Amino acid sequence: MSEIRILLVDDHPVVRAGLRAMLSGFEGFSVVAEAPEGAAAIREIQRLQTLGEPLDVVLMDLQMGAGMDGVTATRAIKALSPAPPVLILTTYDTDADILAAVEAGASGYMLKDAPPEQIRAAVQQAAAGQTALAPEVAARLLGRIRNPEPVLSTREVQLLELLATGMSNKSMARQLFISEATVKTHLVHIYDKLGVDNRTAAISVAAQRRIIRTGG
Amino acid sequence: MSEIRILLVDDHPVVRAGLRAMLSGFEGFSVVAEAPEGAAAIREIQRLQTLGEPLDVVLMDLQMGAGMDGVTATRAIKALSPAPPVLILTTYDTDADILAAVEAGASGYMLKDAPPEQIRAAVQQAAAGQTALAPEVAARLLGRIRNPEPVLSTREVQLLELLATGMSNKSMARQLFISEATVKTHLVHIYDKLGVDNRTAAISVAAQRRIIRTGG
DNA sequence: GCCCGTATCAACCAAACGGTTGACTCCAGG
DNA sequence: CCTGGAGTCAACCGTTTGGTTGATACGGGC
Repeated sequence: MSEIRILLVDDHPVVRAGLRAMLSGFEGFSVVAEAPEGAAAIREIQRLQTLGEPLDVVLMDLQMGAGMDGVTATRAIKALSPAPPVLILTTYDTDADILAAVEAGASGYMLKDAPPEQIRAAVQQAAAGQTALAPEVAARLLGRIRNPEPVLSTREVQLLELLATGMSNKSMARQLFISEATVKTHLVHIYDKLGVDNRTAAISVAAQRRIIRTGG
Repeated sequence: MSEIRILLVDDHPVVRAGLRAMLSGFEGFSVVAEAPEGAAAIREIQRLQTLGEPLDVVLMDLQMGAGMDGVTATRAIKALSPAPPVLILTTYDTDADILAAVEAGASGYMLKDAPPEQIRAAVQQAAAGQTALAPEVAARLLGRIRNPEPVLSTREVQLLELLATGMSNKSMARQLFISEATVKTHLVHIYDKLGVDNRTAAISVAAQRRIIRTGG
């Protein structure tokens, strides 16, 4: 069996070095290119294709400090022809991240704190055209199918976003051209679905589940 | 000059491998031990000391998946005798994280996405007993001095962090062993300094200014 | 020694929020 | 056609929060 040729995409030099060291230590693995963010990754893929050099799998981080993020990059890569398999390797395993990655065409989702052997197996599977989910991720997806978490409506997410900017009920009512009563109704539904009982906790939970994004 | 002997503390095998590879590539650097979290780190230090093997610097992550977190570990390490310098190497550069680390006795604060050369220099400085701040961190602190933005006290930042988890005044009072009256006083000061007039807005502004970290 | 910032607490009142009940419309799906 | 979810609104009431005033205590700095 021939060598598995890998492109690393991660904005942290330390992580790239770690993956390079770890993968190079495995028999039959070879890191042939690296990129700090999505746009550079696409350039690397095209460069390799132009040179006729094969590429078997892209190892992609989701969170990039600057430049094109991992989900966008994955979508762009899957639009190429031929499109190499993209294996997501990231720090967080939130529903939103996982679903976005799968929707973008990723063929696997691994966590950075996984033991080396798990990462090795996932890369091998991805290179072979199979899907590879981290055990934690697989368990979460199965649990979600069995026990679907309540989904916020678009209006509720909208409220939540305004809420996170620190607006009062009155302000949100004005902003959305609805009455304070309606705002309160929505809030009650939101608290209900998130399992909390006040606005501050709602923002906390929503941020943790990455339903909304807070901060810079 | 003799070799700089390093202990790595990080819960991600990938990151440890990266740091090991990166540091081993530099002349005069040697990773002599590793630990996935704080308690194991302290055991490693004591083991080295028992064997009479020197240790010049501890490279410490702040966020650990399980076990003793980085701030607690740093505090514990600085209570040892002799206490090796602790250089924080983490992903986030929020005020809360930085202040907690410095307060715990860290002699430096670097970011994981820093270029290798910067990390090399910081480790060297820390090993030499000097302090080493990442340029981004240093710039933030300097900018704060030039721009006399109201500075939150440590107690106020502490409160803000609890606030961001969705706790009520009563809960925060219990948590911090103070009265609700004191909590309210602190909150008023916080609102004042952040230019807001309620808790939700305070969290929003604090997250944007990276005074605290929300989510994940 | 005095001042100022930090931290602590109490009492009070007004305003905002949280929770409930009930009701109306619209629209998609069985 | 009827049911159910989403979205809208009103009225009520108890609790929490926000704002103020005033007070004590401790430390560092001029």
